[in-house]
Amino acid sequence: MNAARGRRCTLEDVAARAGVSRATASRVVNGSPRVSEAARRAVEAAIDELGYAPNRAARSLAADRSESIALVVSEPSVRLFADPFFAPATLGVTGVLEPTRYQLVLALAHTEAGHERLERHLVRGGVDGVLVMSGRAGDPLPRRLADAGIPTVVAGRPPEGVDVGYVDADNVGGACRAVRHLVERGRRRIGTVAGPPDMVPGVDRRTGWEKALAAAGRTPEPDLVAAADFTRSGGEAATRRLLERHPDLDGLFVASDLMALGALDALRAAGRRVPDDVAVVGFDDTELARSADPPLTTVRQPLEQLGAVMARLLLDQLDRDRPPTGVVLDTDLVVRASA
Amino acid sequence: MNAARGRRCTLEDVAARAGVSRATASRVVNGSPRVSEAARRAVEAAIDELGYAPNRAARSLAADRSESIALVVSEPSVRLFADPFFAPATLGVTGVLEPTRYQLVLALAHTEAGHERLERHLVRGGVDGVLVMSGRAGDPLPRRLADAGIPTVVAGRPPEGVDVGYVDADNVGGACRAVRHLVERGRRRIGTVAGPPDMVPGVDRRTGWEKALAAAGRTPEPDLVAAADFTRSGGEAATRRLLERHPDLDGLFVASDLMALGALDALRAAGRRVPDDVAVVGFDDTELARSADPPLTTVRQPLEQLGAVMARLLLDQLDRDRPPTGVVLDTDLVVRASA
DNA sequence: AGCGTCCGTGAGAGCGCTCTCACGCCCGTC
DNA sequence: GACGGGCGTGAGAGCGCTCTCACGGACGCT
Repeated sequence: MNAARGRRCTLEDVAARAGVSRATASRVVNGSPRVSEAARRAVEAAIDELGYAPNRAARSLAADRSESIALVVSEPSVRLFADPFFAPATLGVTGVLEPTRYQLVLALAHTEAGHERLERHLVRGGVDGVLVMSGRAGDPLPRRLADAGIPTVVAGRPPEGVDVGYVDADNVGGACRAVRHLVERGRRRIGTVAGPPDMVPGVDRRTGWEKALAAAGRTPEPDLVAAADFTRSGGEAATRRLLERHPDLDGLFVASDLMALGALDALRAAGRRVPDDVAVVGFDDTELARSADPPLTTVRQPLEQLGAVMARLLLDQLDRDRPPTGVVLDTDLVVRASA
Repeated sequence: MNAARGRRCTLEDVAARAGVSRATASRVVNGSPRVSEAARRAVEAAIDELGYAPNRAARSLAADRSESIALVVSEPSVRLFADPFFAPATLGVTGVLEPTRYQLVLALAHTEAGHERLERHLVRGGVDGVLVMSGRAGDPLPRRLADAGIPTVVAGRPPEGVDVGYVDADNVGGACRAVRHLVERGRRRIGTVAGPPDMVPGVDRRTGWEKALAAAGRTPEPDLVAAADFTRSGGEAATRRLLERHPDLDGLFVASDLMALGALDALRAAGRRVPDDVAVVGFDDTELARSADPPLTTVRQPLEQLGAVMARLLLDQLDRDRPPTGVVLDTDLVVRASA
């Protein structure tokens, strides 16, 4: 197989052609400052002529670093990978990583066994750094990575007391803004379709709902909350429950666009007009929101930027050994017809 | 950094503990049949006790293979990565790869420079195999990879005469089926919003439209075709043009759901009812189709399966050195309200 | 009994690179 | 003019693994 690709040229070849030692050639390749101008030029010329590119494996082995970064999507989020969340965030990540020497290894753990193997691989130094996308609140991975001393950045808030970098969208603030919008629109009875209680963004958005109501001098009654699982049918069922408990519901904050679509289904089925009878605000601002009927007022989170910032924070840890830090990104309210 | 992670145990350690040589330990790890039962058991026990996992870099270097597979999304599709196409397909790929020793390296080329660097890396043997997702008809990458002898599987049809594996959805058949549906619904004047002429799926879907019309004894007139760029606004504009040219249009096949959404916009703006005045069929069956108004009749392609089959075909080349082959997956017509 | 064969095993040579050391060389300094 | 101190350089020792090769013992054959 190797023969078919022709003999690959090595640092040794480059060095020979440039008339220097392998060590010097290596220095040039790695941008060391302790090389004379002449040597540098000679080596660079040789590299060009030979079409040299370093052998990743050899480099990793010698330097004890893999030059790769894992993008981990842990269970049970894998099924949600098709979620409009991941693609833009991944785009942000790859955009930042492209000009660096790091390659991105996609690690979606589909099975329990796979998850274990993955964790072992990560902790044993299979990668230089890890980006974790996982909505699960109790995910032990960030802590394990932190304990193993592996630079890590998570999307969302990390578990309390775990020293990893993180980038979060301002879920609380965004939800708060959404609910304030409903209040300002004169809505009196504002419920929320929340996410599962074990997923951080879901919890945060619910918290935002509570804060906004409290700020408006109202009581966020627990039975104005119906939890669902971030699916469309889940959103529909939750909305139905809410409607039963509170026939006078006139405002609804739904923790995701997809669930909001379900809410619209339920509302339509119940004969309520949107936004006249019930005003609805979603979260995410996916393409779905624009095409919904009526088009959904929703909270936009800057997903691509989120991915990009994650990558940048990780690079800070990796290449400049900065300590892990956290960043919270602003969200925007996008007002359309539903509220 | 390494110290913080503790000393990693090596094959040597395992061998010592098991009381065998490194060579034998290696044989066990790699499942060679030429090992005695006793030795195998001893080594396996040692591996467990020590928590050994092989060092990827060392293995790659020694064996001259990287144990990694690249998932390449080449320009100009990167922007479309957020497209509902990629996530499910990627899921299919990772699902198949998870239990293997291969890791998936995500290579999205954002820039021209990045694209070049990537190609160099791939061709120089940075990966064992490549999965190419690129709708671009003229993409030179598959041919270059084939020439370099690197096992490759592309999504969609490869360029003529390039010997790589491929997995395609039956775009022609699906489109044909969609248009036949319109014919069966009694539509007389059936136009199509096609994709860009340089993207294979777009071309194939147009071909399907032509075939279906021809089969129904009609002439697929070129001015019943309006090309767009797979965006919503593009679909809207194309539909508007079609409507101008053919006010009597009563059937419309749109080459993607997202464009179909734009078509619905244009139709609504022109005061046409769907499906009464104009029946519309989309392609892809994304979540968008379900939530459209009216819900879109559309052609479903098995995206996750597509990814899975791609991965499987590549593994066939890699591990069983089978020659590259192609597979075409069936598509389904999903009938909803729009046609 | 003698021979060949096979099979499990170990020794050891790399794979291509990084990085530590030590060695000259050319300064500046006293 | 002798000396210390950079600074650019090269030699060489690994990094952890795979894989070839050669070896000894167990067996089957004549």
